Formats: sequence, structure tokens, C-alpha cells
Amino acid sequence: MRIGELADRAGTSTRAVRYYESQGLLRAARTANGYRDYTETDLRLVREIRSLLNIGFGLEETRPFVECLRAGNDSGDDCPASIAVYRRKLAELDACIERLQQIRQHVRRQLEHPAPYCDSSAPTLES
Amino acid sequence: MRIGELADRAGTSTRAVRYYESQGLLRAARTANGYRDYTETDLRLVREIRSLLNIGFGLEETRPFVECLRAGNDSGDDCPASIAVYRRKLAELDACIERLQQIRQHVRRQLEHPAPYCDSSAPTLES
DNA sequence: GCTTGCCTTGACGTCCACGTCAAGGTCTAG
DNA sequence: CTAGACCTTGACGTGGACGTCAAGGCAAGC
Repeated sequence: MRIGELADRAGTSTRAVRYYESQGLLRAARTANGYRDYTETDLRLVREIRSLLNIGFGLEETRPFVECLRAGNDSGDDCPASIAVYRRKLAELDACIERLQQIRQHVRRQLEHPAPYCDSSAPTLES
Repeated sequence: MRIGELADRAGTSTRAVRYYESQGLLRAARTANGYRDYTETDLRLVREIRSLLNIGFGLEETRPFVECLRAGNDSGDDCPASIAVYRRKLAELDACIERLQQIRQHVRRQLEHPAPYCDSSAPTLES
């Protein structure tokens, strides 16, 4: 299939697909007239990339999954390198969640502790 | 005080201070030779900005707090506009935390479900 | 032949909070 | 007088994942 169909079926843009290729994540055969020619496997790769990007992975972090898939595995998760990325991401997520929760607490305390309003005519809390 | 001292005491850079001014968050008097001249109040403003940026606010979101302080309030939180930003941020934080926790669950499930490793030589797939 | 719609490469624009460099003015110590 | 430590404005660079435009080639329908 050509790049337009690939992008459509993967739910992304042709620009994104070319970008992935420029980053070495994809390699496409070419037809006689120079058009990129993709297989169903390529579609799976792009979908894997999109899926990982959507949950906050960086593009580089998707590389192990893509190569794992291309190595013939049924799932991009089935390789040690992918597992390692998952582990790192899990730790990152934990740290991020904890930090956000601390900030949340901080913000909530500011909201709870009632302060005198400043601009003279201010009714109560607006919800 | 001059911009260097202000930046030092606020724990940031002169470049950042000039940037805040360019965004209309700060206004500085000038000495005879053209140097910016700051007061202790300006120091408080910059510290407020830094503090909010540190917990993930955008620069624009600090504006109500800065104006609240400059309006003569003891705390930047003491104005309705600031409270409104806090409320919005709280909602954002809740949404963000929830999303991250869902992803965390997803990643954890991938890690728990043991899969066959691939790193040998796998010939299958590849359509 | 002409239009339409796909494709190609290349290159600049986006967002945000600055970092960094350039080229110069100002003040102080020695 | 000079060095150096501060200050000024202006302008370009950063990172990440693309968006968007330019200029043109290729294929199919009318």
C-alpha cells in the first residue's frame, strides 16, 4: 500500500510516517515510480509506535518495540529491551504521579484555606 | 537593586527576569544610566512566578497571582482570579494523575504477563 | 489535453521558557 | 589607563514530533 493509505489506516499523517522513516524506525520498499510501498507488517509497526506515543513514550523509546516486532515476534513487548523500557517507564510514571499528587495537595490546601478577597466586590466561591 | 542581584536572590537568571518583563509580568524603573532598578516587591513577584512555574504552571497562569500581589495583597492567592486558576489546575492535575495511573496499570500488566523472549533468531512473521 | 489527487524531496514554522552569543555602554578597583 | 564585572538591546538556538508550504512528478478519469 502507499503512504496515504498506511497513514489513514494507522490513524496518523503521511508527514508522521516519513518522520518515523527519517528516524530509522521504518524502511519502505519503492515502486517503479519512486512511491513508498508498505506491507501489512509496516502498518503494525506504525500502530505500535502510535500506541506507545499516545501513552507518553518518546519516539526513541518505541524503537525496541518496533525492532522486536520486526524480529518476528507476535507482540512488541516480547523482547528484553522492550521490557526494560517498560520498567523504566513504570518508575518514571510512579515518580511523576507522586510529584503531581504532592502538588495537588499543595493546591488543594491553598483552596481550602479561605483568604480575604481583594477586589472589593467579590461574592463567595464560584463553582 | 539591579537585575543581577534580583535574579540571584530569586534563584533564577537575568534572562528569565527580562523575559518576564517582556511578557508584561514585571515593570522596572530605570536608573540614570539605563539599568533596571528593582524593589523588594519585585523580588516577591519573581519568587511567586518561580514558585508557580516549579509546580507546573504556565507563565500566563502566574499572571493573576502577580497582579494580585501587586494590588497590595499579602499573598498572591488572595484574589478570585488566582483561586480560579488554582481550581482549573486542580482539575487538570486530577485528570493527569488519573490518566497516568491508567497507563501505569497498562504497563504493569505488560510486565506481569510473561512473554517468550525473542533475542535468539526468530524467522516467523514478516508479511 | 486537462484536471484532480496522489506522491516526491526540501525546508521553514510551531510551542515554551528561556540559553547563548554579539556588540556595545557603564562603573569600579588598582 | 586598563581590566573586569556588571548592564543594555537584539537576535538566533534548543528540544520533540510533527504541521505546512513550495515546486514538481505520476496516474487516472473526462
